[in-house]
Amino acid sequence: MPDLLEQALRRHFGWDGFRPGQRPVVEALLEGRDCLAVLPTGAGKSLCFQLPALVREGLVLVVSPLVALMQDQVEQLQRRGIAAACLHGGLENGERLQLLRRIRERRLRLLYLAPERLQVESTRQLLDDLLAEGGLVALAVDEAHCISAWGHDFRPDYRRLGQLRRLCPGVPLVALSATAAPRVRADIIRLLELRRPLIQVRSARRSNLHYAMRRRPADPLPQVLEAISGARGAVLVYARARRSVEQWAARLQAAGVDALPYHAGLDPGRRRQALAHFQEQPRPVLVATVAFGMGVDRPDVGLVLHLDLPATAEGYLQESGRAGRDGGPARCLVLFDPADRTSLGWAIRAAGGDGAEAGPDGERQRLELAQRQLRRIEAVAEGEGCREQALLLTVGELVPPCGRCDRCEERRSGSLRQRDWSQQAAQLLALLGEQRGRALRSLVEELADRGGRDEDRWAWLARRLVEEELISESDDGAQRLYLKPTGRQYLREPWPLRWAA
DNA sequence: CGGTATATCCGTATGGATATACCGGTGCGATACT
Repeated sequence: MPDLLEQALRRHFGWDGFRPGQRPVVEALLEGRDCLAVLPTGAGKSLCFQLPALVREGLVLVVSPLVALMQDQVEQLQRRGIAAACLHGGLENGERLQLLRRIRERRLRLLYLAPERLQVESTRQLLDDLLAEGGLVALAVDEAHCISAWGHDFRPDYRRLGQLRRLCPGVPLVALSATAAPRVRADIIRLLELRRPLIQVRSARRSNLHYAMRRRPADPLPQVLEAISGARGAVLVYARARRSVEQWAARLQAAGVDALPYHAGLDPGRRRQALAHFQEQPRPVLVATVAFGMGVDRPDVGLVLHLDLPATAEGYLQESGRAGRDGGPARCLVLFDPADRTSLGWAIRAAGGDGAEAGPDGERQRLELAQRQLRRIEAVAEGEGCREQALLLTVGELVPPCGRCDRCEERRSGSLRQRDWSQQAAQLLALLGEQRGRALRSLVEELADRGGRDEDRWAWLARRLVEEELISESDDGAQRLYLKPTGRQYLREPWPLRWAA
């Protein structure tokens, strides 16, 4: 079995071995077990569900959010000689019938479709037939964080994907995403009705990204131009509103920058053109709304610049994560203004009023969640600690300071005159994290919610760790903390964190 | 909330100030219509 997988990997994809995180998922699927895979960008997520289709010579059904994304993946697979197709509303009748015939004759390995397709009766029928013939190897939900992000109101059929599990009870189901906080992971597992899934989570750290967040001056054009001119390869500029996308694209063009706008209000022709421009030019700048990005895979993006504070840290990690996929150095810069909060807060309230589908309770919860997410990213922007550490904390990950971001640089150069509590705290927490304690995870959630000064946050954490008995105080009354040697890991050196009683 | 487009008034300048209304992100599929 092991050799068989690597052989297939080499034969179909030309890779010498699995990348971290892939193999357990592939094996679990082949054993018929559900999976949740949270693997960072570039880790080769798609392979996790593509390989089983080839090894078993059956069909894998892939739920994907965008038609363009499906077509992209299908094209890549076809270039490798793998029989893949997508089923969507844009197909001609003849094309559709031909596709259905290929499926019936078992000549297809991967079939991509949007979640909305599953509500169509003919698709249900197709699923039933496949199931009866035993030709279905696995089900995959790609970009599974959409369940959480879009399922509430924007694309409600994402919430109905749990039907997959009921329609195909014996077929393993895998959900994949690049960023999914514990809350999102729980959402995915619950809504997809995954049964005792294998959960494969790899760190979202990106050792080649340099994060920086700065107050936005009245007119940030000079800063924007400076950042763009210093960037290698392609540049992505995110703005919140379509209008501001248009304006910035025009301003940059006027300044001699090779910039194009991109948002969902453009006609399809101009959208395609902008995308091609971004993918083909040597140093293109794309000014875009959140419409742009998913599935776009240019490796040498040297700068991702945000002109407003992003609404959520998770969204920001998705967008900034498009930088430096080739592993080369890349910058992620946010220009923010405290006033961004008011307009964002308003937009959140308005969105809450729209989809009154889940009832007043669910709506209130959603509102609170959105506001909490806003507070979290504000804490990252206004905070004095490492950016990467603070960002990853919001997705439930504890890492030491990155040593590269603006805050880490300031601290090194001495311009930020503050004791770095977070360094020690993170080291300790990384050790604690190995124990995967539920108490610790909820502490981390709480920590991410706390704004205020770094020093206060970490002092709070230390106090709570003692209360939760995850660490204990020393006996000598020197206000030192020791990790309780109850788990596999423990800290031998004292952890000299002090706090006011 | 805050910005921006449109409307209104002013009272004789073909513009300029002020008031008011409106909008703000993401896409699938199906349907109606040209």
